[in-house]
Amino acid sequence: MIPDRSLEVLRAIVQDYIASKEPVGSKSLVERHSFGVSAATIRNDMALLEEEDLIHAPHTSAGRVPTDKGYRLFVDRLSEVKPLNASERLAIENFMVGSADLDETLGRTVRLLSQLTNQVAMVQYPTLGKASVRHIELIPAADTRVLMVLITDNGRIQQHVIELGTAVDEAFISELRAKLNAALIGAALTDVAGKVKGIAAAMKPDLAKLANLIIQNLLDQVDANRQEKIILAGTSNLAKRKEDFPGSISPVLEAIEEQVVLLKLISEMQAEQHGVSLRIGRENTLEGLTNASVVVSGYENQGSEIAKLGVIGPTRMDYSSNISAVRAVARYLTKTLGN
Amino acid sequence: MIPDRSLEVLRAIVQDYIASKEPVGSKSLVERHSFGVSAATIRNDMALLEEEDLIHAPHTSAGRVPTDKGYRLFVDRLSEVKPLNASERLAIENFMVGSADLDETLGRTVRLLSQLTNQVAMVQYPTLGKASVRHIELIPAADTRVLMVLITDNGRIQQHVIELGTAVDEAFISELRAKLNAALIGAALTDVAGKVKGIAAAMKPDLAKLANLIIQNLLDQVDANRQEKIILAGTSNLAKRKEDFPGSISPVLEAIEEQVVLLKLISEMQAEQHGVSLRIGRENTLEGLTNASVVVSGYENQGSEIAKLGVIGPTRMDYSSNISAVRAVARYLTKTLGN
DNA sequence: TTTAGCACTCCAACACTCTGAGTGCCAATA
DNA sequence: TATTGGCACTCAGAGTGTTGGAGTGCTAAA
Repeated sequence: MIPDRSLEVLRAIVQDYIASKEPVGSKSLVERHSFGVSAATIRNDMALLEEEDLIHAPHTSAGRVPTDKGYRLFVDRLSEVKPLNASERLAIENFMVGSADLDETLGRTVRLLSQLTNQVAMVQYPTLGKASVRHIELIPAADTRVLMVLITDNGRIQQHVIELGTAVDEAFISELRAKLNAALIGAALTDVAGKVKGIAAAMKPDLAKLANLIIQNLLDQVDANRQEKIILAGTSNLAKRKEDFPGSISPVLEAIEEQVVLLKLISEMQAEQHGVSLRIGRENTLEGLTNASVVVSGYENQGSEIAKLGVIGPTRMDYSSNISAVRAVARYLTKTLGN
Repeated sequence: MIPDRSLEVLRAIVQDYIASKEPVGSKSLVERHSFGVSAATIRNDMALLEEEDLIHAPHTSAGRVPTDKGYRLFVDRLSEVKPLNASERLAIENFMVGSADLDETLGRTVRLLSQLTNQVAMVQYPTLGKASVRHIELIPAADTRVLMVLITDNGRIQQHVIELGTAVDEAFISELRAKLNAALIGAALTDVAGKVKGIAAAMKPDLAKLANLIIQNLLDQVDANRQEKIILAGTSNLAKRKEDFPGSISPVLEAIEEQVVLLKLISEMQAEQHGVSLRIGRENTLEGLTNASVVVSGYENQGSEIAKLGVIGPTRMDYSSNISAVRAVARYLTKTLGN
């Protein structure tokens, strides 16, 4: 395998490159780190690292730059997670106080994360996955419309307007609301479909039709846990780091504008070590993100993961800091949701 | 005043500059347009325009570029609104079909607008301004929480979770709901504060306290018509046009990320001719947008303007096309909301 | 008022050189 | 065998000249 000192050299290269944004050469390396060997020896190590495709020289007489593979080895084996400093902790504590509802909490979270990391931050709204029904409300809205509100025990509220096509009968709506709630409160979302089957059948034909319409809508709503939502913040950080993105930042901007694409990406990412999942450069199958890295962590409610959050930045990012920031914010959000 | 031919020259300069992105000189001007005079004459006209601060030479021996003032004169007096072509009309028609609720309609609208113009598009959610209450719903959500839903007759639905700090009494909630609805349905939002005054006072002291809490929340909700919402699309178009923004695009990205700032900006913009309002370059008091232009139009429901939509792009944009696109989309949205 | 002509300006592109940081290789060394 | 100093070599980038062309302002004549 690769000898220890060579790995140390890789670590030094990654750290120096992240700090200086310049390809790093053997001489400056021995100056800044105390390896106890000469530049020539370092050069031998670098030749080895290059053979392993862990570093790469932009041109013949230039210093070296880590490859995606090099970054990967770095985060997997060489980097320690940097603990947050006091001011960062304080920022987290302060940012969260006094946010009442889910929208606001997540809104604050995403801004916090982007401030902490100086990257693009994203927070996914809780999925309905393992949640259960807390309450269903039907509200006559206009002459022929009903507003349905679905509240789940993870705090998510979904609403949808249903067009009935006929005048709303308030008594009927009340009855249906009562029946739905009786059947569904406490039921897992995955069980909703089974539990509503009988409801419409037990009604008079003309009402059954309406009831079916509404129930179908409810099922759509439940089923729409795929059609999830992500909020972003700090997009302007991309432009500030545009020299870190070879080519242009617009493919990145395009990619993150497509919610569907983003959701697919983070749903594929499963927590690795430290509870954090990483995609580095070309590990992203996504076209636009081949020069970007994604750091993601799940956050929980009632003991199970309900959604994810993370940051997106250039492959040349400070992985240690970003990983710890993402992890800390995820934990903090979990804690906040617990109340 | 400025003679007619000079104005024609200005128009030609603006058009050529938008098309070519190069400073335009006297010679190429006479080649591409049939002024019937020589380049030397055009040069005299250009000298005049420069004196009036309508055009400007980046350096001594370069062509001319319109100033903000030049663009302003162009849009105010020289440009005709370009009618949409067939495919653009079709795009509008197709894009809108089958969108049921407000969220989806506005979501589609903003994407449509950004596609049509290749700029950053924005759509403001309807303000509560002239709207009136259609329905108020109170739903016990968790042990100590109540979800309040406020539905207004312009289709907007606002929801908020209220933490009561004590166990929810369902009967009390029902009573309060009934009272609120009795007092408020049909009332203009501006009158809500006045109409709820007596409600809490007529209750038993311990309940009055809770009622007050909820009512205060309702008032916040109503009052929060300042705390409005804007959705954006096509941010990546900025990066594609980054050479049009001297310096960097990040101040622009920052500016549009700040909802509050954007809302303030568009609320200041009052419709001028064609029902469209423009801010060109430094006319934007906003720091980050001095190299950008903003095109905004209001859209209506039930005969009165309820919110605005528009695009943001470089000062060197195709004003004719963008103005007509913004106008057309605003009209179409007005029409859609009418149903 | 318009025009042709002319001298002038200046950017952009290109070619060229130079320098310094960095490399690979090799023979000597511990 | 691993390490080292030395050396020749490479190359991007910064700096310098040179040139061409597009564009200008001015002037005198039509």
